[in-house]
Amino acid sequence: MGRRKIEMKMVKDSGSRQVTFSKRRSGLFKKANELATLCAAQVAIVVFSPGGKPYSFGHPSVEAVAERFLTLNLRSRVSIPRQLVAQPQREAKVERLSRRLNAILNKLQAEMKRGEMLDEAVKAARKRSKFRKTINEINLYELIEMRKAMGQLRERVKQRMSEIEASSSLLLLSKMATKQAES
Amino acid sequence: MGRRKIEMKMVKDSGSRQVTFSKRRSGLFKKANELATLCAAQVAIVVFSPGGKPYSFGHPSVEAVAERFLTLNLRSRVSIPRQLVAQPQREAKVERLSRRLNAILNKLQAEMKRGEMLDEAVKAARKRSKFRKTINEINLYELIEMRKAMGQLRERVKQRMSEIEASSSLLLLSKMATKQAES
DNA sequence: AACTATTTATAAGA
DNA sequence: TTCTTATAAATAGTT
Repeated sequence: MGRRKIEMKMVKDSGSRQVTFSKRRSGLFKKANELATLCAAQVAIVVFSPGGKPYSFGHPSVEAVAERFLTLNLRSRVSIPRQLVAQPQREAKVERLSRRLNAILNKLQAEMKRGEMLDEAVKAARKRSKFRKTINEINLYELIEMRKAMGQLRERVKQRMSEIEASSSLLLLSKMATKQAES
Repeated sequence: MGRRKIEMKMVKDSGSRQVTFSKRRSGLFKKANELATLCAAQVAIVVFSPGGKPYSFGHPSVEAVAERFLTLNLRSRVSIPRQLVAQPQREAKVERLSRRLNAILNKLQAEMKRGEMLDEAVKAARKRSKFRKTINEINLYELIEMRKAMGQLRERVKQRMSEIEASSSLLLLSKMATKQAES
C-alpha cells in the first residue's frame, strides 16, 4: 500500500516499526470508526504498541462494548432445540436440575456485581489516599486488586460455562432416555 | 472505496448494511492482523454486528494479551502496604462459593460422562441396522438426530465461552489502559 | 462469491 | 512528527 509492497513480517528497524505502528494504528481506528458509522455496529479495540503503550478505540466506548458483551452473555441461557424438550416423565428431574443451576447462576451474577463494586471501592480508596500514599503504591495496589478480581471472575465464568454444557448434555440425555423407553 | 464514494452515514438498506458489515469486518480484522505482525503489537477487537451478533479478534489472543500485560505490570518491586493486602473475609466467601460450585459441577460432570455413550450407541445401532434394518430404522434416525443436536448445543456453548472470555479480558484491558493513561 | 472501477491506505521519501 | 506522492490494498456496485 505504498511505494512498494512489503513482506508481512515484523519490521526489523525499530524506528520504522514505530512509524508503521503509528500510521497503521490510526488507519485501523479509522476503519473501525467507519464500520461503526456505516453499519450501526459497536466496536471496541485495544492495542499495545511494541513499546507496551496502550491505545484504545471504542464506539460508543470500549467499556460500553465490553460491558454489553459480558452482560449479554451472562443473561443468556443456552436454548434447547425443540425436539429435545423434556417429556413428562423426565420433566420433574430436569426441572429440579435446572432450578439448581439457575440458583447457582444467579449467585454468580451477584458475585460479579460485587466485583464491580470492588472496583468502585478501589477508586474511592485511591481518592482518599491520594495525599497519604505515593503514586506507585496506589497503582500497584489497584493492579493487584484488579488482577485478583479478574482472576476470580474468569474462574466463575469458566465454571458457569461448564455447568451449562453439562446441563445441556443432561437435558439431551434425559430426552434420549425417554425416546429409548418409548421404543 | 470502490465504484463510488459513499457518504459516511449509516447504510439504510438492511441487506446492503449486512453485506458492508461483513466485508468491512473482515477488512478490519485483516488490518489488525497486519498491525500485529508487522509491529509485534498486541491487538484485541470486539465487534457487534447490526444484528447484535458478537465477533472478536485477538493477537495472539484476546486472553493472552490481557495475561501478558498483567504479568509484565506486576513485576514492579514496590512494597505493598500491609493494610492494603487482600481482605480475608472476601477471600473466604469466594472460596466457599467455589467449593459449592465445584460440588455441583462434579455431579453434573459425572452425568455428562454418560453422554459419551451416545457415540457408542450410534455406532452399535449402525452395525445392527445392517442386519435388522426395519427394527432399528427409527431408533437409528433418532440417535443420529440427537447426536447432531448435541453437537450443535456443544458448539453454541463453546462459542459463548470464548465470547465471555474475550469480553472479560477486553474489559480488563480497557480498565488497565485507562489506569495507565491516568498515571 | 467473483469481478473491477475507484477510492483509500500507506511505504518511502522529504 | 507531518506532508507528499507513487503504488498497493480495500471495497461499492455489479454480475
